[in-house]
Amino acid sequence: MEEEHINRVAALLKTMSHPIRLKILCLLEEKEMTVGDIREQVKTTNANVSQHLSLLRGQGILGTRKDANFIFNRIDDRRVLELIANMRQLFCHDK
Amino acid sequence: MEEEHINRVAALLKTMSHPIRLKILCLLEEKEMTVGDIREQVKTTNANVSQHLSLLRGQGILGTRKDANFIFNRIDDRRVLELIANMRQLFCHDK
DNA sequence: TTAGTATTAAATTAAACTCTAAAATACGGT
DNA sequence: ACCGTATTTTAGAGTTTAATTTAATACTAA
Repeated sequence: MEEEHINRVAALLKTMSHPIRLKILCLLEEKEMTVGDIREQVKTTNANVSQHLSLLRGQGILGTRKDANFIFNRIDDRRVLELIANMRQLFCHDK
Repeated sequence: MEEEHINRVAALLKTMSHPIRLKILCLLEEKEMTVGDIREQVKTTNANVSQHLSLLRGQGILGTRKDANFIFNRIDDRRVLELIANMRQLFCHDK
C-alpha cells in the first residue's frame, strides 16, 4: 500500500473501530434504519447515535433517505459491506 | 455479530487504524523486520516505532524472534494477514 | 398554529491517544 | 567489566475523542 492508501484506509478503520459504530454498520448490513431504530438495539441516547451516524456519513460510508420525519440510514459503500462480510467470516466463524 | 465479537473486532480495528501501525503491518506482510528496519521506512523515532509495536503485540497480532541484540517482528495472526489482503484488494486496486 | 416526535447541533467534561525526550534495560564484542 | 548498539520504558505535554446535557431544527397530524 502506498502512503496515500495507507492514510485513507487508516481513517476508514478508525471510523469503524468504535463498538457502537461497528454495531451500527452490522445492523445496517441487513436493512436501513432510523436513529430511533438503532437506539433500540444499542443502549445509548438518540443524540449519541446521531453523532456516530454523522461520523459515518462524514466518511462517506452511509447514505440517507428521508420519509416524513424519519431519516433512514443505509450503507452506501460496497467495499465496506465486503470488508464487514470478510471480518465476520474471519472472526465470527467459530470452527 | 454478537456483542462479544463486536467488541473484539472493534478493538482490533482500533489498533490497526493508526497510519504508522497500518504501515508497519503492511511492511511485515512481506518479511520480518526489526525496530530499526521499520524506522527507516516510517520516518519517526525508534522509541515511537517500539511503542507502536508494543501495542500490536498487546493485541496478539505480532510475534517476535530474538537474534543477538536484534528483535525481529512478524505477523502472527493469520486472520489479520487475510484482512489486510482483503483491504488491499478493495481499496488499492485502481480499476 | 400547536403539540408531539425525530433528528441534529453546540457546549461541557472526562477519558484516551500520540509524540518527544530522557532514562533504563539487554546483548555482544573487546 | 566496559563500551557501543538495539530496544524498551517512563514521564510529560498536547491533541483528540466520547458521552452527556441542553438547545435548536424539521416534520406531521390534529
